[in-house]
Amino acid sequence: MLTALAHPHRLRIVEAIAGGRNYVSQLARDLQIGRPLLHMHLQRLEAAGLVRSSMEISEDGKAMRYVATTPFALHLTPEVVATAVRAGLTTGTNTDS
Amino acid sequence: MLTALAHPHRLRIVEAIAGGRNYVSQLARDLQIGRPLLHMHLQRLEAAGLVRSSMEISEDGKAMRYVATTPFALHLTPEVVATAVRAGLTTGTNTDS
DNA sequence: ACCATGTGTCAGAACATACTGACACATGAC
DNA sequence: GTCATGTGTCAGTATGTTCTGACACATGGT
Repeated sequence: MLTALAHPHRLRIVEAIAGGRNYVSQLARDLQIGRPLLHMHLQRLEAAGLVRSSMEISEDGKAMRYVATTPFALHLTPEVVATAVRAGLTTGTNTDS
Repeated sequence: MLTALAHPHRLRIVEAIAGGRNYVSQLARDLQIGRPLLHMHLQRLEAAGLVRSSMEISEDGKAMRYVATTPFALHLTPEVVATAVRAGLTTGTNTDS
């Protein structure tokens, strides 16, 4: 989950949709990155539970995937890290709601 | 700074010294990893300001590097990420206290 | 002198991740 | 039909990170 945010592009993605949702192709244009690349980063973010996406049919019939941030909040301190490690939360298991 | 914590070994290192400082060779034994490897991870953590280290001369004359955590605290939310990105804090500049 | 302990550093292999350029499919407008 | 828009996925390459196995140096004890 920390690895999900450990990349400039992914941070910029969060920044880009923090103010409101957007759809993939437009987002790719805004961020000046290729769509396949954005697609991959979105997968990582979504797998970590940091963003959510939903397919919708626009007025002109196009299928569009809208992406938005989830209201995540993480208080990061040495003690929190220690507890998380001891609880085995770093081994991939994702406890999403 | 997030990239510094984005690795299992580094999280385990923080966990291992959260309860109290320790010196490098002992830490390497505790964590079951090679000393050069630990050395590199410590460099990354220290560069990010998450741990601090100091050289000391032990009673029997050996030079020993003790490493301890710094009391870092980071409230991680979408808005914080957005602000950090807009402020350009993801481009390497470290704003330590 | 030799061994066990501590320190640091380097080069190259091994691994993981990120990135690019195709490709395929669908829809509405011209 | 062709074009512009949207979607997704795949294979291969580039890049970056992680890891290992030497090496060098110092100190105290046997």
